[in-house]
Amino acid sequence: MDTTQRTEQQRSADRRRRELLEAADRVVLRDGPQASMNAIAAEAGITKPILYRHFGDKGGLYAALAKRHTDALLDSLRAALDAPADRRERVEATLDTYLAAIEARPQVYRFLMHPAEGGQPGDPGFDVGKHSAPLLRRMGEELATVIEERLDLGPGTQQLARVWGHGIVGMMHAAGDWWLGERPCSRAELVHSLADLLWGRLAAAGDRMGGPGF
Amino acid sequence: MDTTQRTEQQRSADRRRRELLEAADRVVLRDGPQASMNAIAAEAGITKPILYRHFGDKGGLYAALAKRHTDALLDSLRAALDAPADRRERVEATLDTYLAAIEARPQVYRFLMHPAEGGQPGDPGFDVGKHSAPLLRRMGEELATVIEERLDLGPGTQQLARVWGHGIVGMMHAAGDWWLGERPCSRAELVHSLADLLWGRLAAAGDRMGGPGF
DNA sequence: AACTAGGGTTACCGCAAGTAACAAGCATCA
DNA sequence: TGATGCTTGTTACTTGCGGTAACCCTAGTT
Repeated sequence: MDTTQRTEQQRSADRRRRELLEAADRVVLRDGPQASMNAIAAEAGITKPILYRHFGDKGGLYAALAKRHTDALLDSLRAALDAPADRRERVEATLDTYLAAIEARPQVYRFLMHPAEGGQPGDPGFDVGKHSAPLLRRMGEELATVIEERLDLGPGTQQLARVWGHGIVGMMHAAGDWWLGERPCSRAELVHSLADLLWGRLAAAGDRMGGPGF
Repeated sequence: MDTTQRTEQQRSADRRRRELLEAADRVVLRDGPQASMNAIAAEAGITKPILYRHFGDKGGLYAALAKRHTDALLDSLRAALDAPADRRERVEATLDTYLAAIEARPQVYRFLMHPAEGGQPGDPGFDVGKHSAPLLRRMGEELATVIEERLDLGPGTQQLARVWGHGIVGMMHAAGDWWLGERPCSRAELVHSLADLLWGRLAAAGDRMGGPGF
């Protein structure tokens, strides 16, 4: 049981794991989230049990796959969030980064957002919360910490920052999802409209004639 | 082929359909979205093929089920949106109505939001967009029309209203989902925080010391 | 040569979706 | 009266996927 040897094996396993993930990636990109384990195994040039040895179950594989993409996306979002510019410009850059990402690889996006269930047929109880897309949660928390770090919101900053983090991410996500489906306007227009919303233009807008305003 | 007779049969079929939906509802409420067709049929006191005769496939049943709840929720949201009060109060009432609904029946909420896929293994192509939760889309469109009707946003109102509709709904949804999982604060606090966000407090907030503001 | 470790495969189980094919109850029509 | 059809229901099957058990084979160690 030599240490270097053990490390060597570890490395080999890790490399294999990465290869498998890349194969899985190709299949998911082609077939969507409902890609079967058989298909993924075939793409990787092997058979099912190996996948199960590496990832435990389908959820494990999908989680690993999701983590890769999520990490990548979060990195680029962080970059946009940290750019040297004023607040509005940064917000717009962040929105644009996100939208560009989902625009570039819709299949990946769909896979990340709709991992399709997470409860076993055997498990009777299942708790609401863990689900939804983990990506959304992570982005929300990430944004929350950024807001909390950089904004002065008086007492209750922490709570407020978290609510806003998740809220803004949700806004971005839903608008992006809709936009991706209908393409009613350019990306830049969408970004601008959303930033306007965050900048309070909703509250500032005037009523239309007839009846009390919204 | 008498008309009245045909109507009679139609009515009978509709009643049966409603009964089946109610049974399905109970099962989904108990077992979550991964409830099996067998279980639903058993709950209704019948067997699978009848369900398939009425709803085509599982997707059909789920769509019918989702429509019921979605309609109900949309009705209460419309009521909140139409209440006689000023804009901020209405927004808060609407947020609160939504949150109260998901708080009261988390299982239903989860079912509506994560219908679990929509693509057949046979269909090779599948387009991003149709998916996501139809509920989100419907709420977004609904809110968009309300905004467009009541707010004067100058040229481009229509586009802006739709973006905002979907964006606000997404904000509400993501924040609600997170809140439901962690319960970090009271419903009222959440509502207030979200309304503050929409009222531009993000843009108005001061920077914290050190580095440029968010 | 004998033994063990990993990477690999075949062949299977269980279970859920979906589909014939068949069996009443009950009206209508010759 | 009986034959005809339509709706309602059933049993029994097929297919396909997630997941697993049992076995195989090659390489390196002693």
